[in-house]
Amino acid sequence: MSNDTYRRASGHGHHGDPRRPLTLRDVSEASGVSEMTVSRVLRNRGDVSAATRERVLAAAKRLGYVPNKIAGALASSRVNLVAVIVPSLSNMVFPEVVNGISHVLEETELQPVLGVTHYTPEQEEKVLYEMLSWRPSGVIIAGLERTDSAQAMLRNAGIPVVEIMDVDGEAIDSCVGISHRRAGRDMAKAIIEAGYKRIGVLGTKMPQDHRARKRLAGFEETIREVGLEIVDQEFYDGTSGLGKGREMTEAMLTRNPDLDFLYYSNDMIGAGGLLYCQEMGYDIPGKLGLAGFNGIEMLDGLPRKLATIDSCRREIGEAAARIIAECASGDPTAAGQQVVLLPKLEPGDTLRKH
Amino acid sequence: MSNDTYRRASGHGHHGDPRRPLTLRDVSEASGVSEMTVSRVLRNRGDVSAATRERVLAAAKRLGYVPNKIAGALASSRVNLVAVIVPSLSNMVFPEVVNGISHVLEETELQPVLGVTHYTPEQEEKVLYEMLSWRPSGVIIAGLERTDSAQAMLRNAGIPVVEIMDVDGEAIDSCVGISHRRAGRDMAKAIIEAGYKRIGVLGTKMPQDHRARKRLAGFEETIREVGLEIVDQEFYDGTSGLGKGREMTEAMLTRNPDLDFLYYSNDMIGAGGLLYCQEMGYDIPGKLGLAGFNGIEMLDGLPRKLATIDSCRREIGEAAARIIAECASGDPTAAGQQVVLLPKLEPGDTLRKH
DNA sequence: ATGAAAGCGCTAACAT
DNA sequence: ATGTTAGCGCTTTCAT
Repeated sequence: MSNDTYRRASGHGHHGDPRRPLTLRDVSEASGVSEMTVSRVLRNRGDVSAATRERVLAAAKRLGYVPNKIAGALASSRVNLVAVIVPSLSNMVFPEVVNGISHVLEETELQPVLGVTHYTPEQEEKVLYEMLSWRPSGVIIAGLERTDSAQAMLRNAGIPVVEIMDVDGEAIDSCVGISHRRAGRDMAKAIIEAGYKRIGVLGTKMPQDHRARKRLAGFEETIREVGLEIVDQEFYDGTSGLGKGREMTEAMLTRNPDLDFLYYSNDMIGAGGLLYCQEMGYDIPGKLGLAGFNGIEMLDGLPRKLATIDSCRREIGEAAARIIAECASGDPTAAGQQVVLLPKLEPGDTLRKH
Repeated sequence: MSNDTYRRASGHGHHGDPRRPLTLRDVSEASGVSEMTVSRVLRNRGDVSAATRERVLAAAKRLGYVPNKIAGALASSRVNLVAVIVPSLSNMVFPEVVNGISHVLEETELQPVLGVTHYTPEQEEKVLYEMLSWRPSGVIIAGLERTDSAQAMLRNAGIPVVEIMDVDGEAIDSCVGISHRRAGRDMAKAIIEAGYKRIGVLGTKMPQDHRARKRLAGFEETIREVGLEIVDQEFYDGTSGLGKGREMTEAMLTRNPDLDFLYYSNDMIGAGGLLYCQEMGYDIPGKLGLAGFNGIEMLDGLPRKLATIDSCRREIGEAAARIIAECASGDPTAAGQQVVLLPKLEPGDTLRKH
């Protein structure tokens, strides 16, 4: 802890008396009704007379009773939790997915529980194990690539699994996402059609970011088909920020002053590159084109709108949550869906019309 | 769902055979050892011979056994979950707090569980109730303002509670954060010292964003002390983005062309404003100064560095998690701490030196 | 070093 | 409409 810190003396030293948490029995005694009836009232199950219901609710409220879901879940073997496993919260993409999920699940009894893997298979395996041990009603997990062990856990869990973001590969159960390979191809096509020829690529170094890798593969494949190739590449570690985009762009344009297009692996570094190029007086999109990926709404408002492809983050979250919710509500046709979203390319102002 | 979508036929229709999940008993039978011993092996508790341990581990692995924490938690009344309750994931601030928390808890047995309140007291109450019903080992919750009922729940939960982000008010138990009132005052002082006189304020409309409100209160109070006042204000709904910052800035500068300082409630809209002002050819920071709040690292790389105050998000998360971890490890002195972080003002390039 | 028995707090299933 | 009984799958405690 920095020395820019001080601690006030402890206020009163205790937090809540060390008395045991209240149980159904306490409410039962306080209301003069059997535990079973109390349980029914609290869950709105079965027939309970209005009078009893009132008494029970009053007692529960007065005591400040909070049910113990652990006991409830064990007894009923029903857990209203949905495990949501994502690689990171540090960029804009996964929070939006999570928002989509929350939004849909809020209409149901289900509750999302978040796990973060930091893009490492080991951490993913650990988080998955941890979450499955709480016997959730479903799993929503980013990506299709994982360790055999993680794969086995998901298969054996006996619950609906939705793999999200990516559809280029084999899903265990359900799958919702876009084809990143195709996103790469689409952007390449647009760039080629616009007549750009000397293309540089700027992206993440993370070997575990399979979606970025697939986009790049699709991109490269497509420009090769027309006899072009990637003139230069630049990769980075760490979090994407405007500064990173600037630095990388400067480095690349210094090495290769004759590039006429820069393809970024995400909008954030693309935005940094755009700001840099504008300051340096590049003619955009005339002499130099730029494109990113994701369609980050927050960045609408740059001097020029960056060409990008929307990654449909919120929709993916919503569709995935809907599948889990359908499965949980007993719909047998809900499992095993493969939902492929087709994202739109947004040319913005950094990709010239041909 | 949009029609930009298609569904592939279901792959195989089932997800994991409908066989019941494995129990300790299964491992016990498979390894020829009592359930009790299996339990001991799996938890590394008590003395077990190396030979038995091997056999048990082998059997557990072969079967793909995943322990049932629900049963375990009920039996032991120990739950390794920490409830983390934040208003939103849509801006950059809370994800960073969550990262700080995760980072610290990863060194322990504890696991964060996230709840989102969308800045509404009702949702906060609901999420809190839901999470407390899982009997977590602690609660980390943003802000100091909440309904009486939520307050009561926290007091009665009998677990450590850390209220984060804000220290201007009474904490229930522990508290980690910065004084937003003071952040407002500090920025006001800097602006005054730099000689700016005609100040406009741009911020969020959310009445539930108590921290923004407190910053503004501190700010206004301070400029009044020197006989100045806020010349104009502009508020917005919805998510902060560059575009919002631009629009608001344009509106305000059109209404009040003679403003010489714009104080934004966060860096994102501040960045949008900065981009707008630069395009319009304002002399920054000479004739017009700008400042935001948060110290969002991702935005380093703007044409000019925006003046801001770091909100110590990651540090807050880390300190809060440390308190919970200490309490959980039985340290009786850990509870009731009040940790006040003192954030630094970063003048950047949008606040002139006097 | 290993096992047997008794519950954790609730709910399903069956009374009444 | 309400009560009774028997577990849910583990861990605690006490034997051996």
